Amino acid sequence: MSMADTVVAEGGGSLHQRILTDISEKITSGAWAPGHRIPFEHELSVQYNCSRMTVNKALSQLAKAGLIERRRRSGSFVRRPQSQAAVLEIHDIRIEVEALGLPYRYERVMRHKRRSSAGDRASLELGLAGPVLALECGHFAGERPFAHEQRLINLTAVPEAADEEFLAIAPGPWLIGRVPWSEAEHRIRAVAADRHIAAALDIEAGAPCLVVERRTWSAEHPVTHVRFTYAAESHTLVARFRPSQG
Amino acid sequence: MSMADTVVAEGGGSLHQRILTDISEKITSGAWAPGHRIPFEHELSVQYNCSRMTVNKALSQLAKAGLIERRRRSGSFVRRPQSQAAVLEIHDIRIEVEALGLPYRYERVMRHKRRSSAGDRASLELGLAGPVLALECGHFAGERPFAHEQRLINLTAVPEAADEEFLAIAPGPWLIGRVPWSEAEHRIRAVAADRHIAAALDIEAGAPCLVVERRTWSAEHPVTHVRFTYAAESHTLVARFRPSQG
DNA sequence: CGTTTCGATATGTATATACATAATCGTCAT
DNA sequence: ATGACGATTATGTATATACATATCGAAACG
Repeated sequence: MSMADTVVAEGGGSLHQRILTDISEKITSGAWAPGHRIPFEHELSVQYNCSRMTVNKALSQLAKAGLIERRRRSGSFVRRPQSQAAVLEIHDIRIEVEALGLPYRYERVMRHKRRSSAGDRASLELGLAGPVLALECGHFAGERPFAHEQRLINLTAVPEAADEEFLAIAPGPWLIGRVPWSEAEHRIRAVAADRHIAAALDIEAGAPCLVVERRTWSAEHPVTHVRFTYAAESHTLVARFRPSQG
Repeated sequence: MSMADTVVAEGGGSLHQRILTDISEKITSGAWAPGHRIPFEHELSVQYNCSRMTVNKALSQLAKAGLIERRRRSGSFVRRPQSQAAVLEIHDIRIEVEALGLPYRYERVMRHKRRSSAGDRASLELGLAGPVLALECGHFAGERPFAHEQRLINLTAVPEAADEEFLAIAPGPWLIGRVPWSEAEHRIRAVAADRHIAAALDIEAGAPCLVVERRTWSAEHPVTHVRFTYAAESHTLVARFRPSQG
């Protein structure tokens, strides 16, 4: 069985998809090392018995995914794995808790509407003064505190939030779907619990905690800033990733 | 000026790119809410004065990026923001340190070649027994310890590592480029420093630390398991992201 | 009234073609 | 040698076309 025969053997999806996964595998398996010149579009179109356009579409996608680099007149080359970018999935806390098989409970601890202080504006990266809603909430797994939430909502961007008490629904799920976000930033770090957090999470002051802060923008306007604090034992963030997907 | 005129007004890149960013913006800005039916390929091809193929290429990409959902006969619809996936960039420690304007220093603390213990096999998710290389290294920013590295390398997957002392080069940079990885997993959590880590990082035992663990596979074979421990003050992980990029 | 069939429609995939653009190579004149 | 220049080549982008496929809706039928 010749090389060409192997390649053109029957496969599941579309041709375009097959070319994509074939080459993707060659690269991630190491068969084609970084720097290796992959066959020209013309050669591949002969190998796969299809038109150059089909090959082009597949290679363009691989280039966009960052697996290969294309140079006019020279050909396409396997890129060396450059920035290690991981896809970090941050789920809804309710779903996290329920995935552990524990009953989830939500509790609003504090709700305060006020004109933004200088600190608020720094948190939200807000230019002008304006009303904000400050919230503090507890998330429980069974009897135990799971996470403590401290949130600021920019009422200029989300005026409807002023009328919501957040007694029955947590601000996270409330905001999702209501406010289209265009950008977000996470900061993840370890801190020692201060007395306030220690009391909320029922741990000792000074105990290590994982803090996840998220700022969200919608079309250039800051929407919300939230800080989740987890007791060290209760939580691990997991990020699984591949250099690219076919 | 008619709608069509506005849309076809001169723009930077290719038409295909313009269609992509136009629609992407409409969605992320909220102008087209989740569930909204975007114009048919045919309508867009008239609006942008181009062929259906060009529109199709753009829409296919948006669908692949997860911004829209396409249904035969019915049209294409804006998807609601589903999983919050953040791109977490994990840089080389040297680069992180130098970005702070501090001199970087690397030090190998321990190097030990051995048959894998049960614990090693658990760390690497290794099925069979085989030789591993255990390393411990310090990364310094100026005079201060910045991160402590504890690493296992699967010598079955990377036999060349057995001959490397890792005195001058850190295992991370050494492995990158030499071993094509196909998959990796990060675990991020907060811990209290034990005495060993406390001594290495020059902090007090029990002080909070950020731990980033990474496991890497290459074509189904475990390659390495590494644990970086940072003193809480010294490090924050940042992940910035958008729902999708044009 | 319910079911089946069939046509219309929108997307999915692939083709041949055309011209633009960038980079490299060889040739020729200096 | 060296530099200018044009030919060649591979990719980049767009077009018109064709047929496949899924699905909605309406008409035909038992």
